[in-house]
Amino acid sequence: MMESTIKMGIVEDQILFREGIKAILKQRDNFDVIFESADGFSVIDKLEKTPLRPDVLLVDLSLPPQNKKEYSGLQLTIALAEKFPEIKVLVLSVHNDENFMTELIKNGAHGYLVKDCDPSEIFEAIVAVFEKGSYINSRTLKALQGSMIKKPKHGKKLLANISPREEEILKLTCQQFTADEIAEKLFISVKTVNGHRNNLLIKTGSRNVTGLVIFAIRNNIVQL
Amino acid sequence: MMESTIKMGIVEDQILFREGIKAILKQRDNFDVIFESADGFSVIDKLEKTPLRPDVLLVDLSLPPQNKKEYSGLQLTIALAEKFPEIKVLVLSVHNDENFMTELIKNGAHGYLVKDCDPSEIFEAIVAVFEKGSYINSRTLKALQGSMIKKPKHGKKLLANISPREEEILKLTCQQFTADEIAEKLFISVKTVNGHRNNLLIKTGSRNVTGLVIFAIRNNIVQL
DNA sequence: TGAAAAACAGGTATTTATACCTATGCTATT
DNA sequence: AATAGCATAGGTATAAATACCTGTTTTTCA
Repeated sequence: MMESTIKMGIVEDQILFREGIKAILKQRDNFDVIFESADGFSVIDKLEKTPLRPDVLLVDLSLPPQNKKEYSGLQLTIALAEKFPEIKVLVLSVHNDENFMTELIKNGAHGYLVKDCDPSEIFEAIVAVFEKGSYINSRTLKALQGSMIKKPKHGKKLLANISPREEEILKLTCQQFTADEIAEKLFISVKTVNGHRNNLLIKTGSRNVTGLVIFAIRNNIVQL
Repeated sequence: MMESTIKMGIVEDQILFREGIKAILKQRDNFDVIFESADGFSVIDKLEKTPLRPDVLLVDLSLPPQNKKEYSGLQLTIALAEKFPEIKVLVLSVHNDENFMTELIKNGAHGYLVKDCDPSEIFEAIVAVFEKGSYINSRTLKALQGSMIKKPKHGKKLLANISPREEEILKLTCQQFTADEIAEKLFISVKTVNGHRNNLLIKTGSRNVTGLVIFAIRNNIVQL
């Protein structure tokens, strides 16, 4: 198996971890880090401006979802799959959450790794993604299988633990009601509605209602 | 990466192919064929009676489904996953059918290979399945992703005469960009963006962006 | 060639949404 | 008994979206 040099990109907001990864990759001479970024939005911009694009992009999933001005790792994955399908996306995450994995794979990620994996697995995963187009380990496969099997018809209950009340408000939001109107409908304060909305934004990693609507549709909380 | 000897099993009704596989595996001394069978039912029987079980079981998917007294490859996979979950099932098939793959993976197969793959890939797949618990190549992953993503059926655009520019702005809006950001991206004024948005609201009969997003999804202007 | 539509830009004003706080009563779990 | 999550409600800000206006320029097309 020949291993030509793989052009790497790293998307990671924590500079320490980013430099750490770079250092690790530099130990082997068949990895060349030619691209790096600290946040999701600049990734797309930078990629559009450069002719030299990475073969494999390591993306930190934990790109801050609490900061709504940023892409979440999932959103970035979606954007990358659409705009730069030739770039292989390998997601790094601290989450061991089934739903995160499956959402990512569904939306175009080529591989998934938890951050506490064996270092050698990173090399392995990068090479696999580069040469074969994908890397799925058994843990991820199990998640995929699980998510596919429990999909009987109308059953939802996937992704992010939305509380019943939050779901209720999400539904009404998707019906184009304003916070005021929702408050009136539910006999609660506008403040409370806004509180729930803010929680929803954080939980779903959205920047605004647009993201909430898409989330709701993806998760069958509202029908099309 | 250490490679201890892997105990192999082969389930294949065509004796010629079975012997062929055995011969290939014998070329490498880290594969030890300790189990073989020509049909599905006897596999379960034999496995129940022996204490020496294979680590990896190569299963030919084309096990005859016309004979109702036989397991099909799929049924066998299901039975194996239930009774012997510790045995890794690597499916070999002539079919390149998405649905076959996904059904198998859903039901517990640890890997999928088409028979005309490169011989070296068989070794690779066996080792991967044994050591990491799974083997999915890019072709299979694509099938999995394809089967999981709910795709809209109607390809044509109906409803409302949205201008190209409006559609552009609608797309970006759905990607959670604010009017400011869209203006910056398109090198136009925020006023213009808002003008387009207002036109969109009127044309689509929406009250706010929520309605725009739903319209965009319904009309395939954006993908889910 | 003349009318219509599209893209563009600007204004003023109000309404909504979002960010970031605190805080309390309730319930389930450990 | 302490912890955690939820639903509730409040405050103070700013950012963004929406509602109506006015225009100019270019393109498209009947």
